[in-house]
Amino acid sequence: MDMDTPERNQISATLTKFEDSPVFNYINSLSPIKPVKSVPISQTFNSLSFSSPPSVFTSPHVSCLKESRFLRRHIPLGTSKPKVSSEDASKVHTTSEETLTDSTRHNSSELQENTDKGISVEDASIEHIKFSVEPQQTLKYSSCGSPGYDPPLCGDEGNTLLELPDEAAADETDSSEGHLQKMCQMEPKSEDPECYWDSLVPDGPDMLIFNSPGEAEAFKGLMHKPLDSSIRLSDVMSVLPISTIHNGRKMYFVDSVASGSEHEIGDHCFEPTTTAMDTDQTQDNLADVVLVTSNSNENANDQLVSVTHRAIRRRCLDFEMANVQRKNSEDNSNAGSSTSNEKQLHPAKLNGNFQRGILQGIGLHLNALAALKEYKGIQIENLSSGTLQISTSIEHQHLSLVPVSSERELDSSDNGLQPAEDCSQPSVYMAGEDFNKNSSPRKKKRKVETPGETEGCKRCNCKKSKCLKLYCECFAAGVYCIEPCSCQDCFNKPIHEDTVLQTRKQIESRNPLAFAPKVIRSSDSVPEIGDDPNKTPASARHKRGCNCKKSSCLKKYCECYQGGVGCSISCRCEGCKNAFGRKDGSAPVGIETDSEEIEATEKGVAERASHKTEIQNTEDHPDSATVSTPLRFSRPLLPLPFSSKGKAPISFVTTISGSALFSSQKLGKPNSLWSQSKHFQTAPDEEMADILLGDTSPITCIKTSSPNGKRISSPSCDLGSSPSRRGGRKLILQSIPSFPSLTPHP
DNA sequence: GAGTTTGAAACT
DNA sequence: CAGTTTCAAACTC
Repeated sequence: MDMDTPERNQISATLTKFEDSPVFNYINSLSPIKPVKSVPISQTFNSLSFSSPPSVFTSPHVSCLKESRFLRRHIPLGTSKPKVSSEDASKVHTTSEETLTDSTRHNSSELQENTDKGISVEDASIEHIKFSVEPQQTLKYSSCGSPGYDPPLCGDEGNTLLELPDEAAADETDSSEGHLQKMCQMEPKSEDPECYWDSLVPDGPDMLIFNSPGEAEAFKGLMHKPLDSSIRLSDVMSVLPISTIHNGRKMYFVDSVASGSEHEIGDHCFEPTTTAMDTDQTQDNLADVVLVTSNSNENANDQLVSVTHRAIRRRCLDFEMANVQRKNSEDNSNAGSSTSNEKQLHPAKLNGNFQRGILQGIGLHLNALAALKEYKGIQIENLSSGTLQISTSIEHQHLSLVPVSSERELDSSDNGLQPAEDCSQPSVYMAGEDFNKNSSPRKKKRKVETPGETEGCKRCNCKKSKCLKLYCECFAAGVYCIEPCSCQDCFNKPIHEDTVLQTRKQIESRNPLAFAPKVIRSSDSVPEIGDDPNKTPASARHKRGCNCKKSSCLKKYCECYQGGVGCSISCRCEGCKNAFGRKDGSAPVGIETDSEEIEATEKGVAERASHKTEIQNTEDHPDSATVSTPLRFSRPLLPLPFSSKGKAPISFVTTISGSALFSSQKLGKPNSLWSQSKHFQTAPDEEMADILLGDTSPITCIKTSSPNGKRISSPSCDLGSSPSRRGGRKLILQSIPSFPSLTPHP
């Protein structure tokens, strides 16, 4: 996919300029932040979003420039503050995870895969740091995401990252969380990323740059020191860059950390790393880096490499290892690989597994989402509303997630797609099960959890459609049928991937939005519950409207009702009594005066109301577990928490969808199986467009989700980019996730 | 669990 | 585009 976005290019260009500029060093420090700031959205970020913005900035392609920046930075920094201890490394990994995740998100998908798969570190001694992205991210997000914080600040990942080092220097003892919070707080203080950098740079650069071997050693010593996560991060950041230089591969870590724009750096670095599989490549990468970083000194680079190389490298390795370990822990098979050289690991695992995962297919997008959730953790779920932040965060996580996918690939043998329908969170996880199976313990946990949760999930019962038509909920949701399904002659299985894809293409050719969510829901929708429970948010409507004749739109036969949305003008229903909103605009049931209606709906009203509240809560309150579940994405129709299946009402979170897309991209271009994003963007459904446009209510989700147009533009978030437009973004996001386009195979 | 109802999806 | 058929979920008993 095209990760590159115009924004990126701009950023890269700016970066290059900076490099050239006399203020070169200064710029270097600033540059990372700048990209972030450049993104207007960053400010808009609510508590949660920060990670995404950076990712946006960091485009894989851009990475080259960024790398150069980093190198320069590091070089000038010369002073090394070896703070990170081995223990710290682990901690760092947590903090680093965030950075990594961000950096990885974009291009790093491969890297992540590698890491996830358990890329072996060159240094056998390398400590394995677990990538527990979730916790850290959650911390960051939570802290930043907290309402109290200025969204903008939080939004700037780069800033946060930068800040971290400073604080770390200030308080090593402080807990990582504390640092995060502090950072969040601090960010608000200094709006200018540059300022942060300035403050940070000194520490970071010092830390990072090890001009002399002695410094490197010193660094090692630091490594041993117990540092706070925050500190560690900073250290790591600094370290990583160096290591990357040496290894070539590790560059990305540094970049991501150092530069606010994780993506750019990350991309670059990652590519090398992934490609780095071969030593030659790595060297080339290194050379490139050197060139980029500082025209002046390859030697300097070499020195840095040689000096810092050891310590730094370990850090980098640690990160990778951490990922690897995770995988390994889960999958013993990988253990060997972990020890093996990176080269070996990358190529084989990445290519084989990754592709494989992609191939697996349809379910991938779902799985990816699930994985994202897992990584991002609860936050995402909480975010449910689908604010950009979340989405972005998800994307960022995506990188991390990618590994998950890879994991899945590793394990994968099975898989199937789980019914997207299940939209309920559990279902989401289930979707991720494939990934999860192989994935880290967390994933497993969730998976384990999901089953019970997912039970509510739908399982198709197709008998004649072979699960290759939209009649099949699983198929419609873009997921493979799984055991729970009672379908007969099912072709919606990984084994028949080709058939599934072809069929999907066919259907998509007929109706590009066939796999798009049927219900478009905007988080901004008017507060149904609080303000007027009876009203359904105008923003949330069924894509095409229902055509109910006998159900009065009071039963799940009605897709509008099923989706927890009111009927709209587009509906051709008769005798509409939709509790969520009538076609004619009359007040929902509660308002209804008609005794009959009341009677009929009476039963469901209470539930509906509760459902609505739930829905709103989910949307409005990210915290709600139900909020953003992959399932939702997958499933066009949002299952309301209705009695029958107990499906949670589906509120599509743009973020999710975006994430899904993103994940799919990362997972593999290959995976284009679901190249929905293109479809949506290129051929948005008229109805959808209308709906979106129609939404008067501002889409909070979108806003939040896409703090910055840039972000959106970010490669990972191509979808998101469009989102900048109110209507467009929501649609895009939602649509994307829900229906992975089969077309993919580009 | 079987049978009925319902409306979307698919087909003509 | 409209009408009909097919289909599987939703619902009822």
